[in-house]
Amino acid sequence: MAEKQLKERIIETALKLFERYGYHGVTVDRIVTECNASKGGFYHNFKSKDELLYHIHDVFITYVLNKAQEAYVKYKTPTERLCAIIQSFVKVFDLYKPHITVFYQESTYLKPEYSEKINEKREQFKQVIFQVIREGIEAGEFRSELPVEITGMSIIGMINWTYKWYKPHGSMTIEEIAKVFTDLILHSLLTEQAKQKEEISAFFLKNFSHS
Amino acid sequence: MAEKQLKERIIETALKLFERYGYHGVTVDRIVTECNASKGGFYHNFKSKDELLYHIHDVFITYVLNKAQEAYVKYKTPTERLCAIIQSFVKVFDLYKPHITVFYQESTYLKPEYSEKINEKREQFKQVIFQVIREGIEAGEFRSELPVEITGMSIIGMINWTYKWYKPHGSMTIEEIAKVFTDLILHSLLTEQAKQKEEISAFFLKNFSHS
DNA sequence: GACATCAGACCGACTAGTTGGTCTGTTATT
DNA sequence: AATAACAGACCAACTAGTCGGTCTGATGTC
Repeated sequence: MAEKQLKERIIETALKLFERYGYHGVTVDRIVTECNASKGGFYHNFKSKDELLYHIHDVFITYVLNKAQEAYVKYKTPTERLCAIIQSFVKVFDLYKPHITVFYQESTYLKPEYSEKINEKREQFKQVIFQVIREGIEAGEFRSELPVEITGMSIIGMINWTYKWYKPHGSMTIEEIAKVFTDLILHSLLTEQAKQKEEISAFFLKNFSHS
Repeated sequence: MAEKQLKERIIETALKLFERYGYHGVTVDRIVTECNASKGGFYHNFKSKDELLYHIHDVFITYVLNKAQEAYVKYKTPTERLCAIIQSFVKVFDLYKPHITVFYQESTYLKPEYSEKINEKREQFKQVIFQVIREGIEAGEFRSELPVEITGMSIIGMINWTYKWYKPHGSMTIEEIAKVFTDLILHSLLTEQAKQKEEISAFFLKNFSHS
């Protein structure tokens, strides 16, 4: 099939419009007009405008959560895990920028039934991060004076905020940005011993040096 | 005057409602009902619902920008300036949590005439931060390999994100949270020499140690 | 000090426009 | 022929904003 499916076209168009004008700044009429569809076509594919919003949320959070869990399983030390999660998380901005914008701007407007499901996955994602930090402290790789939750939310916030300013095709690639983030975060978490330790600093330098 | 002025009551009520239900989730009718006012009273005080939204934005960004500029003037070294800005910025969350939530959630819906004014101040605020980082690098206090803009946006993002999870009257005071942020940021910015240097590390320890 | 005048704060029924969602009909597909 | 995919006119509900009117208090005048 050469033509894209209607559902896909609707989602793409909605995403583009929501990102720019906000969920409430875009009417269903506008979405269907802009992708050469109709009200009927829209409501054949979605139960409601809310369901479309949910769908967008779900695609993104599901992806991010999976990536984080994969990274957790793939690596074994807290530092490596953290780096891998950061890297994959940041890279999502190239793939899902519009999703992310909608996710963080419009989640207020999700109907309770939907937001419950989304929040569950969101919570799981946070827990993966907290877990890594906790293990890092226990292993002596991360500074023990750091409170896990706040540190975790700092990292998440720092990365999430990217959606407010990141422009794909800008002067810096997403990989370069990811490196800066990793560098900043490792500098603030690692203990002096960990920075010295061979294997950790080797991993650190190999992947994230500026030289 | 024992009774609060209507305009103030409207703003407070709107803030509370917007924070919870979002700008589009709250009707003018609901605002006026909830604060025992009327449509007439509302439109006597505001040209439009949009103007109310603008007003909320402006109060917050004006305050934050002033605080940052004050901090810049008051201190002389980049490290001190940065710490002071972070501290005052984070503390705003106790004062203006609802404003901030509205600011970051609903700015999409500001009419162009309004958003232009807001963005100007927003840009100024960013520039203060960038400036401090730039000066810190030049002075040898901050690591020279850090790109100014990204580092600045990391700091801003990390702090801003607080609005998503901070609960006043929670288990940690805003001052404690501010200290953690400062600690994380200084660890990621300061050069090894700066960490050693007496006056800087003294300032660092005096204000932000965990002991 | 009593009264007329007036301005500004506030009220609330009403309107005009908008928007999500429905319903009936048409077209493609197997 | 039967079903799924889609079209588009239509509807009902909602909501920002309006407009004529009321109430209160200040000011000036005799």
